[in-house]
Amino acid sequence: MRPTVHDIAAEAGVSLATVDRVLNARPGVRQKTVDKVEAAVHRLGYVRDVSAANLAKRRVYPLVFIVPGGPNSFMRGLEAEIRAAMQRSPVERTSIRIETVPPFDAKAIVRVLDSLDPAEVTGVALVATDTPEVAAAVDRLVGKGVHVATLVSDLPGSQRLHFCGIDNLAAGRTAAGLIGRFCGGRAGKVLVVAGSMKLSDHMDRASGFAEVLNAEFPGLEIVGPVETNDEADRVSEAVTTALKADNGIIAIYSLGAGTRGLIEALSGQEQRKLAVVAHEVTEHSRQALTDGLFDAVINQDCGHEVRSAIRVLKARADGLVPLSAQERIRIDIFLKDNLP
Amino acid sequence: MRPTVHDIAAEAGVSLATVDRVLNARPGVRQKTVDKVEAAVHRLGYVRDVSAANLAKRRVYPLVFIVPGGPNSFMRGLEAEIRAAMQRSPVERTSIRIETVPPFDAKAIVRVLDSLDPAEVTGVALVATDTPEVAAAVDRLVGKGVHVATLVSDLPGSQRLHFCGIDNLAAGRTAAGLIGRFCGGRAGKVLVVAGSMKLSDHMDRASGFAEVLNAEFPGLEIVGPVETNDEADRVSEAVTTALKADNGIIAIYSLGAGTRGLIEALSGQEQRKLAVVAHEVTEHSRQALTDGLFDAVINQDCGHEVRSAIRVLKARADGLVPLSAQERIRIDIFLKDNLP
DNA sequence: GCAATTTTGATTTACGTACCTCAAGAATTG
DNA sequence: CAATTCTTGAGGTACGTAAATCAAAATTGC
Repeated sequence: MRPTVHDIAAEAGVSLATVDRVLNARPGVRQKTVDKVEAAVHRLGYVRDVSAANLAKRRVYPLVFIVPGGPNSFMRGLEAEIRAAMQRSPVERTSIRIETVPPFDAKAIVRVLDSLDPAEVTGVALVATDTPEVAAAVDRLVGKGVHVATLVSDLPGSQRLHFCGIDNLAAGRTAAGLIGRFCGGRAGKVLVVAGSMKLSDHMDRASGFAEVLNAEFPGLEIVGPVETNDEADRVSEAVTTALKADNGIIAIYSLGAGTRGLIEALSGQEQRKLAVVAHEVTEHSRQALTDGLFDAVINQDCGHEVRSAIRVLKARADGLVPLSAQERIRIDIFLKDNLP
Repeated sequence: MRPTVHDIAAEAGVSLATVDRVLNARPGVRQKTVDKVEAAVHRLGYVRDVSAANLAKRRVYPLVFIVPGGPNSFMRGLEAEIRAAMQRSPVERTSIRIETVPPFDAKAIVRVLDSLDPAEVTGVALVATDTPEVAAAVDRLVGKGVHVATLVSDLPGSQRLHFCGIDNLAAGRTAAGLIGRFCGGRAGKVLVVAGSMKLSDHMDRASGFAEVLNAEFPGLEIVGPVETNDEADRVSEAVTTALKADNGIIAIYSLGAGTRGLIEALSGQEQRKLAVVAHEVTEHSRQALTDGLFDAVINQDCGHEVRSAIRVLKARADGLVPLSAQERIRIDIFLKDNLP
């Protein structure tokens, strides 16, 4: 049977009230007594029963998620995962609100951040556009005592307490490792298609990709990155144009969204066998893998990211430090054969 | 505020005691009243507060894990994850015992299974050797009312309620997809190294691999599978011999354990650039990836598997059906660039 | 319509923790 | 030394549910 506060009181030779004061850091206990209690806690290996404590405290964690709207499949999947977490709210004692903002609209994010009342919100998770204004707004919010975590795309200059997403530099390196191996020693060019170099995740992927490709696969040369603002039409056009213009392209790395456009461009031309790596498993990329249009898709599990964000924000609200190692999000690689 | 049993009682116009009888399926309530209460539950969207309920019930779930001993790094990692789960026991209300048996020893597994007292154990998770005796012992235990889940390697013919592991057929297919692409159109032979064809996971991987390689990469031909009983020395010898005997080998798929032996064999010969895919991230395979000896490692997250096993066994003990979709373990692919 | 039986209500205790009050004891100050 | 402050003890209530008891009411069978 695990020890309770009563056991601690008996072991330490003090009253229940004193144990309670020590465990909850309430004032009015001499240091000597604090030590006695802590020694007893340690001796008996006492751990607070969190569910009983939460029950007694009637604790709820009001959280806000800020996500970009628009047709981006990945973001819609992310929102779906947040809604799934809302379903679990009663069990997890959370109270979650979603704020949708136009994509790439830093001002809208700032507006939402500034509108939050620290008395009503303990934590915020946001998909950040990496601009100084957003970072400043995050810092203002953190200054008011609200805990902030970034989701998917980080805000490196800010006071955010945690980034719930993948190491995008490593993701870019991974893409290079795949494409390099898929090309199996052949020389040629690799077209890189990005959404926006103003997103820190896209920047990082491009850097990581270039780094490994240059270092380990000297026969391969990068064309781009072409910026498309994550719009399918522009992706389609950019890819079609590049393939027409340059016969040396033997592979494509699409590191942003607008995957529908990439699929369109690839379907429209059958002559060349290209090695293609894209990001994020969505309904479209899944189909492209199955059809053999894509060779691999690099993915971040947004369900994990959402759950991790909630854990981190809750932990911080309780004054605990989240174990970063445990909250690391993996870089998934999917071929058509290991699709979940 | 979420509704409580008191709210249900008021809404249904019955007493608290009656609500309790209905919610906990106690006898002595007319069907008409049951319906009234259930209607109220539905109207108010009541969900039982599990932590309060567990607190009141003082429920604990005694579980037993049966794992093979020996030096196999993957199994030792698995055991470490079980021990990590034991650390969380107080929070999760589990009481976990580990039983170690000699590897590949079906009789030892049977002995342990038959020794379990159904009064003292609600659930068992085991790494199964796929023999009729083990399946029969599992069925005996299930007959006694103990819930059994298989871990890592399945027992297809048995009454086990769930398999906590990856789809090994798909894992084999994935390996073929990788190796096929890594060979980039070149023709040649692929050496397949297995532990034992008596393990259902090894069998499945070999089948899946052959299936995809034959269908999608006609230039590649399989040599093997060579059986090594997962012993490093035998792996090393088998690989060295095969490479010496056959100059056409351009890739290796090691689908079992004994990875140390594979590394040894590969280090010993520098002349050829082989595409190498192995299974399970361990200290050794991690190093081999970093050193460029391995191109990719296919992994199953044994932490996930252990946690999933616990969730499934607990859920079943409470009479719930585990959501299979949610408990699916992913097939991870790691290059040196996305190692966790 | 009466007794026997079933169903329901009212009430209590418990789980482990949080948090509150009140009083008594100990230590410190001047 | 008394007066004051600080520290501790004792006890209670609450959180939402489980589980029990006993009495009262409703229903059933004859």
